[in-house]
Amino acid sequence: MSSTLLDTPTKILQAALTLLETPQSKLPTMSDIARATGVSRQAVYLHFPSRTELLIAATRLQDRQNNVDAALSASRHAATGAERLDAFVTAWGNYIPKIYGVARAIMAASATDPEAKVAWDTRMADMREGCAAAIAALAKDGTLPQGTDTEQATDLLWTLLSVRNWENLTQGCGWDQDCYITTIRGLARATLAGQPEALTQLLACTPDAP
Amino acid sequence: MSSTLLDTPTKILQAALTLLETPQSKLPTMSDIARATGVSRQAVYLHFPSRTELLIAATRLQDRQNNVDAALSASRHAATGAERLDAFVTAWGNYIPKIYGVARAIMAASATDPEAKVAWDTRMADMREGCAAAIAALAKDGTLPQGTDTEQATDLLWTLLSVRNWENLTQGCGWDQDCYITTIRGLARATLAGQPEALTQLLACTPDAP
DNA sequence: ACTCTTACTTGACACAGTGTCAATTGACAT
DNA sequence: ATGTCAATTGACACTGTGTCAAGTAAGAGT
Repeated sequence: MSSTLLDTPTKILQAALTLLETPQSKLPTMSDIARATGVSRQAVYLHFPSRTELLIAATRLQDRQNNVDAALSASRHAATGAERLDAFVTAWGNYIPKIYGVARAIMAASATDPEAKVAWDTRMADMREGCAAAIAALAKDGTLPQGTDTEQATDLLWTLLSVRNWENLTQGCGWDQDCYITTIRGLARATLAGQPEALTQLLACTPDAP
Repeated sequence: MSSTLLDTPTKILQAALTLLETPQSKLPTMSDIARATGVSRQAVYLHFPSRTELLIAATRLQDRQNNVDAALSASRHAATGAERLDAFVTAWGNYIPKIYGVARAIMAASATDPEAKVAWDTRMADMREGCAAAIAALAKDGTLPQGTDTEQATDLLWTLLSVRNWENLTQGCGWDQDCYITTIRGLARATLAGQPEALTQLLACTPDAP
């Protein structure tokens, strides 16, 4: 849609997002992004001091476009802890595919660039707050299993919901997105919301059903 | 120990392993490895065609030194499926910290180097066989939850036991190794071996206890 | 002693990718 | 007409990988 209406920084970010979201592709270089935007490589540096800062700006734009906060805050209005857990797992689990392209690039950059690592860790720390809130709600209801430490429960939920686990199951094992959601939600319910009955039929997805 | 007894390739791999196992360190370059070995950079290329091949050779040496097969095959002699699951989770979970340094480097290389990705995927596929065997034993005992698909159960166990989850919990959240083992084992037992009672006290580690 | 081989060294180079710098162009505003 | 701002071009430094060629040093075989 009429790209002339956008200022150059936004055009650059938009082009970067498009490249990043292309599946299976190599991670784009600054030259790639410049070419895709239709500007010179130096023009990119004119607006973003480094590749990492560009990636970070891209995630911010993406979050704005996807209205993350709205999606994730829906879980805040749940009546019970269990419902809140369900809502949070569903919301976040369905948000991952939207950010995966950029997440992949930032995770890769994190291995060598400390600045990227900080950005990614911060993002994940934000997500962890949602986990902590869900666990707190469960604790208030008294539905956490006997003797559960809320910090550890938060760590576990947070780990369960990691982008790498989503990647492993959907990209690596070929799981259907719905199957992923159902399974992780059931797993969380069973282990953290004291609903062991959630285990039945937990691993019986039939993604190719008509 | 008298490094003159070792041939150069082994000295190089040994030096690489030492660098890789140094915590928190930057990923070593070919120059770093050469310097640590006490040879020229070109000497390294004389024995290993690429950084990735060197890393792969390093894992092979490490596996030999740690006697992986012996450690992991212990679970084969378990009487019940549940015991086998327990043994496998424990063995693999305790093996991860030993390989983490090298794993970290190979995972990082996988992001850009297809050859490294193949090597890592193969390694993980090997581990998956252990998961599949444990799940098969549970299926034979009939202790898997109702309607569980064994493929999916294997995927889940495999994901649960991923190096990234270990990294997240022990390196990211600061979990004690024993706490990690206990928790993941309990989680696996509860969700895959039909032992929901394993959830009680699951998240109640006290790593700093006297 | 002589040469042959092998392992290793030195130093140069190509290549990709990031990030910087300087000089120039073009458009638009005043 | 001038100044300003965005963007362009082209050069360069730096890091890291991987290649190439010529030289050296030591041990083995005859």
